Amino acid sequence: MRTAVEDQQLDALFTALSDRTRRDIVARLSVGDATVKDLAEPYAMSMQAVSQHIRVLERSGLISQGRHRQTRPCRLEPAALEAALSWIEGSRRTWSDRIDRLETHLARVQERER
Amino acid sequence: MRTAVEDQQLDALFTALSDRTRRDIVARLSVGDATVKDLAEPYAMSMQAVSQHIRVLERSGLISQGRHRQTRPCRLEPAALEAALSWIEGSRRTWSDRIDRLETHLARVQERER
DNA sequence: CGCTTGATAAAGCAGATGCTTGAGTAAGCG
DNA sequence: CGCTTACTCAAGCATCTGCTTTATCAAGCG
Repeated sequence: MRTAVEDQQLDALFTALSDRTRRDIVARLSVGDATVKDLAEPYAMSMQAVSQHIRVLERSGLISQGRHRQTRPCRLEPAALEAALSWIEGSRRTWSDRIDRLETHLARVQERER
Repeated sequence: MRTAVEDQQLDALFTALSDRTRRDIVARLSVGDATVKDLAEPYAMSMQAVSQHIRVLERSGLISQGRHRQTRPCRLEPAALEAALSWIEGSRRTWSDRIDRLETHLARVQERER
Protein backbone atom coordinates (compact mmCIF):
# COMPACT_ATOMS: atom_id res chain seq x y z
CA MET A 1 0.00 0.00 0.00
CA ARG A 2 1.08 3.52 -0.69
CA THR A 3 0.66 6.31 1.83
CA ALA A 4 0.39 10.05 1.20
CA VAL A 5 3.38 10.54 3.49
CA GLU A 6 5.57 8.24 1.41
CA ASP A 7 4.47 10.02 -1.76
CA GLN A 8 5.36 13.41 -0.30
CA GLN A 9 8.69 12.01 0.86
CA LEU A 10 9.50 10.79 -2.64
CA ASP A 11 8.28 14.10 -4.13
CA ALA A 12 10.67 16.01 -1.86
CA LEU A 13 13.49 13.53 -2.47
CA PHE A 14 13.39 13.54 -6.27
CA THR A 15 12.72 17.30 -6.38
CA ALA A 16 15.84 17.80 -4.26
CA LEU A 17 17.88 15.64 -6.64
CA SER A 18 16.50 17.33 -9.78
CA ASP A 19 18.85 20.31 -9.45
CA ARG A 20 22.50 20.11 -10.52
CA THR A 21 23.75 22.35 -7.69
CA ARG A 22 21.95 20.23 -5.10
CA ARG A 23 23.25 16.95 -6.56
CA ASP A 24 26.67 18.56 -6.43
CA ILE A 25 26.22 19.39 -2.74
CA VAL A 26 25.09 15.83 -1.98
CA ALA A 27 28.15 14.46 -3.79
CA ARG A 28 30.46 16.77 -1.85
CA LEU A 29 28.84 15.84 1.47
CA SER A 30 29.27 12.16 0.67
CA VAL A 31 33.02 12.86 0.86
CA GLY A 32 32.73 14.69 4.17
CA ASP A 33 30.79 17.24 6.23
CA ALA A 34 30.99 20.92 5.28
CA THR A 35 29.75 24.33 6.37
CA VAL A 36 27.42 26.48 4.28
CA LYS A 37 30.28 28.82 3.44
CA ASP A 38 32.47 25.90 2.26
CA LEU A 39 29.64 24.58 0.11
CA ALA A 40 28.92 28.03 -1.40
CA GLU A 41 32.55 28.75 -2.24
CA PRO A 42 32.76 27.05 -5.71
CA TYR A 43 29.65 28.76 -7.09
CA ALA A 44 29.01 32.11 -8.72
CA MET A 45 25.77 32.48 -6.79
CA SER A 46 25.34 34.07 -3.36
CA MET A 47 25.63 32.17 -0.08
CA GLN A 48 21.92 32.92 0.50
CA ALA A 49 21.08 30.98 -2.67
CA VAL A 50 23.15 28.01 -1.50
CA SER A 51 21.51 28.28 1.93
CA GLN A 52 18.14 27.91 0.20
CA HIS A 53 19.36 24.82 -1.69
CA ILE A 54 20.46 23.40 1.66
CA ARG A 55 16.97 24.09 3.05
CA VAL A 56 15.46 22.06 0.18
CA LEU A 57 17.89 19.20 0.81
CA GLU A 58 17.13 19.30 4.54
CA ARG A 59 13.35 19.20 4.02
CA SER A 60 13.85 16.13 1.81
CA GLY A 61 15.77 14.41 4.61
CA LEU A 62 18.90 14.04 2.46
CA ILE A 63 21.02 16.16 4.80
CA SER A 64 20.93 17.46 8.36
CA GLN A 65 22.46 20.56 9.84
CA GLY A 66 24.20 20.91 13.20
CA ARG A 67 25.72 23.87 15.06
CA HIS A 68 29.31 24.53 15.91
CA ARG A 69 30.33 28.05 16.99
CA GLN A 70 29.06 30.42 14.26
CA THR A 71 28.90 27.66 11.61
CA ARG A 72 26.10 25.22 10.66
CA PRO A 73 27.91 22.08 9.48
CA CYS A 74 25.94 19.96 6.96
CA ARG A 75 25.96 16.17 7.00
CA LEU A 76 24.64 13.62 4.51
CA GLU A 77 21.81 11.36 5.71
CA PRO A 78 22.25 8.25 3.56
CA ALA A 79 18.95 6.72 4.75
CA ALA A 80 17.02 9.17 2.52
CA LEU A 81 19.17 8.18 -0.47
CA GLU A 82 18.17 4.58 0.20
CA ALA A 83 14.48 5.52 0.00
CA ALA A 84 14.95 6.93 -3.51
CA LEU A 85 17.03 3.91 -4.48
CA SER A 86 14.43 1.41 -3.31
CA TRP A 87 11.60 3.13 -5.20
CA ILE A 88 13.58 2.86 -8.43
CA GLU A 89 14.52 -0.73 -7.70
CA GLY A 90 10.85 -1.52 -7.11
CA SER A 91 9.99 -0.49 -10.67
CA ARG A 92 13.03 -2.22 -12.05
CA ARG A 93 12.18 -5.47 -10.26
CA THR A 94 8.62 -5.50 -11.62
CA TRP A 95 9.93 -4.80 -15.10
CA SER A 96 12.57 -7.53 -15.08
CA ASP A 97 10.09 -10.03 -13.60
CA ARG A 98 7.87 -9.24 -16.56
CA ILE A 99 10.77 -9.84 -18.97
CA ASP A 100 11.55 -13.12 -17.20
CA ARG A 101 7.96 -14.27 -17.55
CA LEU A 102 7.99 -13.23 -21.20
CA GLU A 103 11.16 -15.24 -21.81
CA THR A 104 9.75 -18.24 -19.98
CA HIS A 105 6.63 -17.98 -22.08
CA LEU A 106 8.62 -17.74 -25.32
CA ALA A 107 10.80 -20.67 -24.26
CA ARG A 108 7.68 -22.78 -23.64
CA VAL A 109 6.20 -21.84 -27.00
CA GLN A 110 9.45 -22.75 -28.75
CA GLU A 111 9.61 -25.98 -26.75
CA ARG A 112 6.13 -26.91 -27.95
CA GLU A 113 7.01 -26.10 -31.55
CA ARG A 114 9.91 -28.52 -31.65
CA MET B 1 34.51 14.04 -15.39
CA ARG B 2 31.02 15.43 -15.55
CA THR B 3 29.50 16.68 -18.78
CA ALA B 4 26.72 19.24 -19.25
CA VAL B 5 24.77 16.63 -21.20
CA GLU B 6 24.87 14.16 -18.30
CA ASP B 7 23.77 16.91 -15.91
CA GLN B 8 20.83 17.83 -18.10
CA GLN B 9 19.93 14.15 -18.41
CA LEU B 10 19.90 13.77 -14.62
CA ASP B 11 17.95 17.04 -14.26
CA ALA B 12 15.28 15.70 -16.63
CA LEU B 13 15.31 12.26 -15.01
CA PHE B 14 14.87 13.38 -11.40
CA THR B 15 12.40 16.12 -12.41
CA ALA B 16 10.32 13.45 -14.15
CA LEU B 17 10.37 11.28 -11.03
CA SER B 18 9.56 14.18 -8.68
CA ASP B 19 5.84 14.03 -9.50
CA ARG B 20 3.55 11.42 -7.93
CA THR B 21 1.41 11.02 -11.07
CA ARG B 22 4.51 10.44 -13.21
CA ARG B 23 5.99 7.93 -10.75
CA ASP B 24 2.61 6.21 -10.85
CA ILE B 25 2.75 6.05 -14.64
CA VAL B 26 6.28 4.61 -14.56
CA ALA B 27 5.16 1.96 -12.05
CA ARG B 28 2.19 1.03 -14.23
CA LEU B 29 4.35 0.81 -17.35
CA SER B 30 6.80 -1.45 -15.53
CA VAL B 31 3.93 -3.95 -15.41
CA GLY B 32 3.14 -3.57 -19.11
CA ASP B 33 2.66 -1.16 -22.01
CA ALA B 34 -0.39 1.10 -22.03
CA THR B 35 -2.08 3.74 -24.18
CA VAL B 36 -2.54 7.37 -23.10
CA LYS B 37 -6.24 6.75 -22.52
CA ASP B 38 -5.53 3.71 -20.31
CA LEU B 39 -3.00 5.70 -18.31
CA ALA B 40 -5.38 8.68 -17.91
CA GLU B 41 -8.35 6.57 -16.81
CA PRO B 42 -7.61 6.37 -13.01
CA TYR B 43 -7.14 10.13 -12.56
CA ALA B 44 -9.51 13.02 -11.98
CA MET B 45 -7.47 15.19 -14.36
CA SER B 46 -8.00 15.53 -18.12
CA MET B 47 -6.33 13.30 -20.72
CA GLN B 48 -4.47 16.40 -21.95
CA ALA B 49 -2.85 16.76 -18.53
CA VAL B 50 -1.75 13.11 -18.56
CA SER B 51 -0.50 13.58 -22.11
CA GLN B 52 1.71 16.40 -20.84
CA HIS B 53 3.06 14.20 -18.05
CA ILE B 54 3.88 11.61 -20.70
CA ARG B 55 5.73 14.30 -22.67
CA VAL B 56 7.88 15.04 -19.58
CA LEU B 57 8.61 11.33 -19.11
CA GLU B 58 9.49 10.95 -22.78
CA ARG B 59 11.89 13.93 -22.76
CA SER B 60 13.64 12.36 -19.76
CA GLY B 61 14.10 9.11 -21.70
CA LEU B 62 12.13 7.09 -19.14
CA ILE B 63 9.48 6.08 -21.66
CA SER B 64 8.99 5.93 -25.41
CA GLN B 65 5.83 6.15 -27.45
CA GLY B 66 4.92 4.11 -30.51
CA ARG B 67 1.94 4.15 -32.86
CA HIS B 68 -0.70 1.51 -33.35
CA ARG B 69 -3.90 2.49 -35.19
CA GLN B 70 -5.26 5.60 -33.43
CA THR B 71 -3.41 4.87 -30.19
CA ARG B 72 0.08 5.85 -28.99
CA PRO B 73 1.20 2.97 -26.77
CA CYS B 74 3.75 3.93 -24.08
CA ARG B 75 6.62 1.69 -23.08
CA LEU B 76 9.08 1.89 -20.20
CA GLU B 77 12.76 2.41 -21.11
CA PRO B 78 14.60 0.85 -18.18
CA ALA B 79 18.00 2.15 -19.32
CA ALA B 80 17.04 5.65 -18.11
CA LEU B 81 16.05 4.25 -14.73
CA GLU B 82 19.54 2.72 -14.53
CA ALA B 83 21.13 6.14 -15.07
CA ALA B 84 19.29 7.56 -12.04
CA LEU B 85 20.16 4.48 -10.02
CA SER B 86 23.85 4.69 -10.80
CA TRP B 87 24.08 8.36 -9.84
CA ILE B 88 22.62 7.57 -6.42
CA GLU B 89 24.87 4.56 -6.02
CA GLY B 90 27.88 6.74 -6.84
CA SER B 91 27.17 8.97 -3.85
CA ARG B 92 26.40 6.01 -1.65
CA ARG B 93 29.64 4.29 -2.58
CA THR B 94 31.74 7.36 -1.74
CA TRP B 95 29.92 7.70 1.55
CA SER B 96 30.38 4.08 2.62
CA ASP B 97 34.05 4.15 1.57
CA ARG B 98 34.42 7.09 3.90
CA ILE B 99 32.77 5.18 6.74
CA ASP B 100 35.04 2.20 6.03
CA ARG B 101 38.13 4.41 6.20
CA LEU B 102 36.85 5.95 9.42
CA GLU B 103 36.32 2.52 10.95
CA THR B 104 39.78 1.38 9.83
CA HIS B 105 41.24 4.52 11.36
CA LEU B 106 39.41 3.99 14.65
CA ALA B 107 40.47 0.34 14.72
CA ARG B 108 44.12 1.38 14.24
CA VAL B 109 43.86 3.95 17.02
CA GLN B 110 42.38 1.38 19.37
CA GLU B 111 45.07 -1.13 18.33
CA ARG B 112 47.77 1.35 19.25
CA GLU B 113 46.15 2.10 22.60
CA ARG B 114 46.25 -1.49 23.72
C1' DC C 1 31.62 48.32 23.50
C1' DG C 2 31.72 48.31 18.15
C1' DC C 3 33.28 45.25 13.95
C1' DT C 4 33.60 41.09 11.35
C1' DT C 5 32.05 36.44 10.19
C1' DG C 6 28.75 32.78 9.12
C1' DA C 7 24.51 32.27 8.60
C1' DT C 8 19.11 32.87 8.19
C1' DA C 9 14.71 35.78 7.01
C1' DA C 10 12.02 38.27 3.99
C1' DA C 11 10.56 40.49 -0.18
C1' DG C 12 10.66 40.77 -5.04
C1' DC C 13 10.98 38.99 -9.70
C1' DA C 14 11.64 36.30 -14.13
C1' DG C 15 10.82 31.93 -15.66
C1' DA C 16 9.17 27.11 -15.09
C1' DT C 17 5.40 23.80 -13.89
C1' DG C 18 0.76 21.64 -13.61
C1' DC C 19 -3.29 22.16 -14.69
C1' DT C 20 -7.49 23.95 -17.57
C1' DT C 21 -10.39 24.76 -21.85
C1' DG C 22 -10.89 25.12 -26.84
C1' DA C 23 -9.35 23.81 -31.25
C1' DG C 24 -7.27 20.84 -34.19
C1' DT C 25 -5.78 16.07 -36.55
C1' DA C 26 -5.46 11.37 -38.08
C1' DA C 27 -7.54 6.72 -37.99
C1' DG C 28 -11.46 3.73 -38.05
C1' DC C 29 -16.71 3.02 -38.47
C1' DG C 30 -21.40 3.65 -40.16
C1' DC D 1 -19.50 11.30 -46.71
C1' DG D 2 -20.15 12.68 -41.63
C1' DC D 3 -19.33 10.87 -36.61
C1' DT D 4 -16.57 8.97 -33.02
C1' DT D 5 -12.15 7.85 -30.85
C1' DA D 6 -7.52 8.69 -29.35
C1' DC D 7 -4.73 11.92 -29.15
C1' DT D 8 -1.81 16.47 -29.70
C1' DC D 9 -1.40 21.60 -29.92
C1' DA D 10 -1.97 26.05 -28.04
C1' DA D 11 -3.27 29.64 -25.01
C1' DG D 12 -4.26 31.07 -20.42
C1' DC D 13 -3.65 31.04 -15.50
C1' DA D 14 -2.38 30.14 -10.58
C1' DT D 15 1.28 28.48 -8.16
C1' DC D 16 6.09 27.06 -7.46
C1' DT D 17 11.27 27.72 -8.19
C1' DG D 18 15.73 29.70 -8.22
C1' DC D 19 17.74 33.38 -7.84
C1' DT D 20 18.59 38.43 -6.18
C1' DT D 21 19.03 42.26 -2.66
C1' DT D 22 18.34 44.18 1.84
C1' DA D 23 17.92 43.40 6.60
C1' DT D 24 18.69 40.87 10.70
C1' DC D 25 20.99 37.89 14.13
C1' DA D 26 24.23 35.37 17.06
C1' DA D 27 29.13 34.22 17.97
C1' DG D 28 33.80 35.53 18.36
C1' DC D 29 37.53 39.30 18.19
C1' DG D 30 39.74 43.70 19.00
